[in-house]
Amino acid sequence: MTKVTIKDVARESGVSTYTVSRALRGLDHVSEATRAHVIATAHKLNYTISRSASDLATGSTHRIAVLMREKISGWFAGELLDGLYDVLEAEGYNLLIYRAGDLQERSSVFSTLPSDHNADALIVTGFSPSQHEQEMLKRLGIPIVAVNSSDIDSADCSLAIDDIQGETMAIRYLASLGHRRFCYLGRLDPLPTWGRELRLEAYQQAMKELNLHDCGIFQADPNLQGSVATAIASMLASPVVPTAICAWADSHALAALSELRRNGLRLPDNISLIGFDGSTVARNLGLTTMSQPARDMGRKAARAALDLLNGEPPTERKLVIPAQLTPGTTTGPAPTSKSISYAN
Amino acid sequence: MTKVTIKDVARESGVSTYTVSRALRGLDHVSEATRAHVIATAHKLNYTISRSASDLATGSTHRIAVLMREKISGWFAGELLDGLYDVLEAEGYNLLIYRAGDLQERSSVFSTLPSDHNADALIVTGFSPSQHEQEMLKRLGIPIVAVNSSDIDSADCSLAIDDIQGETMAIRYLASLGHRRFCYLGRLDPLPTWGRELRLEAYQQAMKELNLHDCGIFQADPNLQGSVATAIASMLASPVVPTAICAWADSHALAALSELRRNGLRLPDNISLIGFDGSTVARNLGLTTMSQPARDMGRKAARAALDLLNGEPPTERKLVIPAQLTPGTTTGPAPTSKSISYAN
DNA sequence: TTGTAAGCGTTATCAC
DNA sequence: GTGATAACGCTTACAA
Repeated sequence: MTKVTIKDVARESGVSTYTVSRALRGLDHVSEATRAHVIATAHKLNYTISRSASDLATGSTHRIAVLMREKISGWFAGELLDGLYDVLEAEGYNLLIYRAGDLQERSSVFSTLPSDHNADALIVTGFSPSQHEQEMLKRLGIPIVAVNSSDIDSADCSLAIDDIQGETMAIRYLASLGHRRFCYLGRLDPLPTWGRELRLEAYQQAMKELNLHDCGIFQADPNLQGSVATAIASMLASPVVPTAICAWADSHALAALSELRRNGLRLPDNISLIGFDGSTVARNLGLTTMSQPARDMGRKAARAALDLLNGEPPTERKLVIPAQLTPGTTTGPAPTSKSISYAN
Repeated sequence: MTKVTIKDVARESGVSTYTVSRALRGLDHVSEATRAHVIATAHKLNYTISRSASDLATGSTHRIAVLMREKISGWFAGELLDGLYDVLEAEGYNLLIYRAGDLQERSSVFSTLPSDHNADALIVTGFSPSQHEQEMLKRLGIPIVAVNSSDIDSADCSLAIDDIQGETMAIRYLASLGHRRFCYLGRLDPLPTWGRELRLEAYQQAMKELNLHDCGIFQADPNLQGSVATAIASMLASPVVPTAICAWADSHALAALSELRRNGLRLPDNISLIGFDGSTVARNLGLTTMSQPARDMGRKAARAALDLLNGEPPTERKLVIPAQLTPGTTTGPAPTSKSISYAN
């Protein structure tokens, strides 16, 4: 089964390669009769275009790369990919995946990316490249769109959930329900180089501004056995036990939820819990959370990338999207001092 | 910033393109002195290889495509992608994503796939291509690896979780806990053309063989508002109320879990629930489930694809992987007739 | 060890 | 409306 090329189709249908090319791509300057004939013979010969050759000739790869932090799996990443695909597919672009899993993979991906000239645009998501990494990105010479990546100057366009507004809103909501003692369940990172923890910063800021009591910052990784259990235990052992827990993400919140119940606490009677993401599971389980429109963000990011490719300036160079409060059954009025056995 | 090519590097470093090519790719027949020199000038000129040109010349794209059913998001898909990436990245291959979202997207992807000659191998996951679609896959002329796709003959290699063993084991486990009345919470599909529901078939088979009572098959889609609630309500309204629920996947099980609690049922005291997948959330929430090693399956699939590309026959043409029972807190001894208020 | 030149399969620029 | 023919940037026999 030797490769059938455009020449074969040209010879077989008695026209030139030029005509075949234009006929097959539906361009003008081809009579309908020849077009039909060409299409027929192409089909007969089971001809398929060679993307490599076409790419080389046009200079465009019709591919857009996404570079993700940590994992490809996870609610946000998945939804983002679906959103990207939604618009890229329709425009004839393919989705290429890169991952900066850990520090090693991260340095490796940044060094191969340039020598891998492989996509027309790059979408970076979930972390902030270092100064050095931003240099490398710029060297790529392709449009760069940042999604949920704080402080990224090298991006031609950035798009992010409003972590500060979201976290502040979560706390305001809980405060209005009477909560005064809070704690934060954050992510456990190998190194702080992945970016600023805006949600945590907003949490701390809100504690001050609203004159609330911060019972502590606890860190955990739901993928690590026992990690959340440890965090919850420390939380319950603190001198002042919180009546409300703000989790960095739904994944953390859900693990905490189970752990709290295991400790005999009932939600929201004894304690309130709020997540961040608005993932499907969270919604199904009734977790109160700050939702981000991940799939839609993917669509927007893809459009921005395409705009940049077409030389059009993106509609907005820096888009900040508000998080939405999605009430569930894990938040409620703060317990009175005697209704919670641990506090006094 | 005009494109810098291999010729520029050759001219600048005073050697031929041949030497540049070999030097940069670390091949033999280049003196270390020239190599160093070439590498230096390449770096100085900020030269990056053109993948399109290289692909065209070599005939290999160094890209492997994954075709997923329905969504890119979701636990299994995400873990699979991570697993694929784990091995492909190390071998210098890129991951390309395709999606057969709904029937329309599915027909579109199958028709563009061939005219899109774009990857060296294809991994199909989550559904069974129709006869016609299998023809198209074969026409691609590239190795095909099937993951969790029942009855796919066109695949050169297939890899799947043992749905039958898994579901049977789940039921045996529950039966040994004293459960006699079961029901199944399955997925709601637009059309049955996505493939056989092996888990459901195994469920029905087990009901017969173990002489258990099937209280009914209920279908739901956790992404649809109220869908699971409706299913659970019907379930509770059935003439004979089950004491054990087998869910098609963890996502279904978790939604059901919340819904059961909302209806005042306590697990496992009043009713038992088992999922399928072994997703992170499920583990964190203590859901009893049948786990599949999704990430590892991704790695295996990638290896199989690479083996096929290298002309080696895959280690196993048809690999069936057993699901593992992961006990949680949602299953327990069957309630005695008086402990469950609905049954009698 | 290194250079020359012929592909690889398209697309694009001319002519006609 | 259609046909030669020259890019596109790399790899790789074949020579030197």
